[in-house]
Amino acid sequence: MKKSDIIDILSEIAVLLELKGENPFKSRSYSNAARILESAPEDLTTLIQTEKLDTLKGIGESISKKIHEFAETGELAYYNELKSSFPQGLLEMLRIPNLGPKRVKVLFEKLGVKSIAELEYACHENRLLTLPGFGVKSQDNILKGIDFVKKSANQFLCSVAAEEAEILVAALRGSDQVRNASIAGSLRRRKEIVKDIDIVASSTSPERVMDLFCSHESVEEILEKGATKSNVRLRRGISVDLRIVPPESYPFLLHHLTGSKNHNIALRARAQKMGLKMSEWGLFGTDGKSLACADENEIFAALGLDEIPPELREDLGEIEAAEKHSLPSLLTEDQLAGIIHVHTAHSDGINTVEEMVTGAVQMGATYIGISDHSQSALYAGGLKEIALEKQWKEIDAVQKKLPQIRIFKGVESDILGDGNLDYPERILRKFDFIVASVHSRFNMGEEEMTKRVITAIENPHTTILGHPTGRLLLGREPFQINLEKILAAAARHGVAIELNANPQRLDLDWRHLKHAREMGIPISINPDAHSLTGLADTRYGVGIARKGWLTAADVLNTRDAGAFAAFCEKRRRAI
DNA sequence: GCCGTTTTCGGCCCGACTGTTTTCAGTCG
Repeated sequence: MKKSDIIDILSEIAVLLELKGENPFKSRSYSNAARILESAPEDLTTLIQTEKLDTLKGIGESISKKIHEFAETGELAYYNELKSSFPQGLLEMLRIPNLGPKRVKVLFEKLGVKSIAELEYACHENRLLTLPGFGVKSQDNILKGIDFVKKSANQFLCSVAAEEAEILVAALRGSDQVRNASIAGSLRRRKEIVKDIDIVASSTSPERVMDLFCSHESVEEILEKGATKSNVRLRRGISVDLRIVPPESYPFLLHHLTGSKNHNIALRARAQKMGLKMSEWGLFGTDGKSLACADENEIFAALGLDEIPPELREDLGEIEAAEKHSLPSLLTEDQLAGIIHVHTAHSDGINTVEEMVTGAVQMGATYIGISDHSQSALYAGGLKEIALEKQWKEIDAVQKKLPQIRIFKGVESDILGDGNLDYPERILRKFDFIVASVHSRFNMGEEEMTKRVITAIENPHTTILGHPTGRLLLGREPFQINLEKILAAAARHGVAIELNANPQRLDLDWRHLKHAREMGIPISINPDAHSLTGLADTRYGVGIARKGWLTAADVLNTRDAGAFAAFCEKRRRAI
């Protein structure tokens, strides 16, 4: 049984309970349990066999029992029963903005509306107007919302959102009415996928700033506009919230809107126990006066905590660590020394070796690892032996011309169906390093795929396992693989695991990084660049690495060129 | 449904905005 299946079921139960009108805290328990399970590194079988499941905070007797039932039978009676009491379409209807469980319930019970299509029809017949709490505007907004759901999946890559958000923040900072402005929300927490953009600002004349913001050229539609909060939709379809408070409240607002929701809940509960009340306006004592805090650091200090970096604020152990002064010193972009996994025009890249190496020099790298595709990768112009020799000659010439950077000759070798690498032994030994990746036969079963990749890890020529799950965010599901076994094999054989920094991949997922780190597996943050601009994707990889609690010491390419070479050599001595 | 250095029962974060309302419910983050 797959852990992701029970995670989906628990999340869905949470929604169904809301629809049913159950105690909201009960619903929260289920979504919490799903989130906690998602962040646990072990697979379902291990969690149950080692009895670790019952030690997880937030999973109690009742939910634990349900997980056991699902693991043993592949079914969950409670879920089946709950699910069958509502038409499937109701869950879809919840994707419409500003339409929540309460109103969906009314629509279902009073009008018999069971799906988005039926809802649209009911709107056109003005049937919503007869319902209590609904009026002309609600009906219009629901129609607009349906249109929005139809047009977009309502999810965006962090790179797309970051691009838009940075433009807006720069515009705000450029105004003399604005004291502070920053990205907040899940984008600041460096989530790989975001639903919207949150921006916070401080000003003494918020109305003027709101006008400036709402009239920005990237704004397509104003959905909400108040004195301290506005919500707009951009031309690219992303929704943006802007909140503005006076300067003295700014750090509280920034913290509040950075979230996550669960982090805020936990922190406010902590404040409450200390006799304080926390909101976006301040941290208030019993006398109703706010404690002055100049920045987020002072807010955490007031709560007896070390400063928690935004990336860690998921209520996944960061508050406990901050209390015990054991937060990691997170990796920063300037700590990366080398850029590994770079494609050139020899295979499917668009820039020459020299152009890519020059780009790496300009980014301040002290070494670069060129790795074009291997011979079986026909779709990507993979290199046969003759083409390799041509490429090596060219690399030698570029190396002479640019002595300030060390160039490693590598390859991104396909992992063949049987787990072998894509060249004979005599060629494999000529590479400085090898990134081994799965690029074909994605639909293997979990057992076969796991075996295939472990075979590749066992190969002493493999330096780094590339994009370990093959997922494409918002595009393609990861292939079936037992990551726990893969990580164990990597740890056993001293193979590094890639954190592919391409914003469509960000693979290995951050939820597994903390575990990999604990197992002592070096993580290599690689741009997988196919063009000069792709080199800069490392920034997204660093964001995810930080989210996964990684420090410089956990990352392979923070080491200098000599240490990187030694790592590759040590691996090969296993032959 | 979960949890406990106030508690094994009774709590569970807090506020903005909208649309429908004459004071508030629903939704969102």
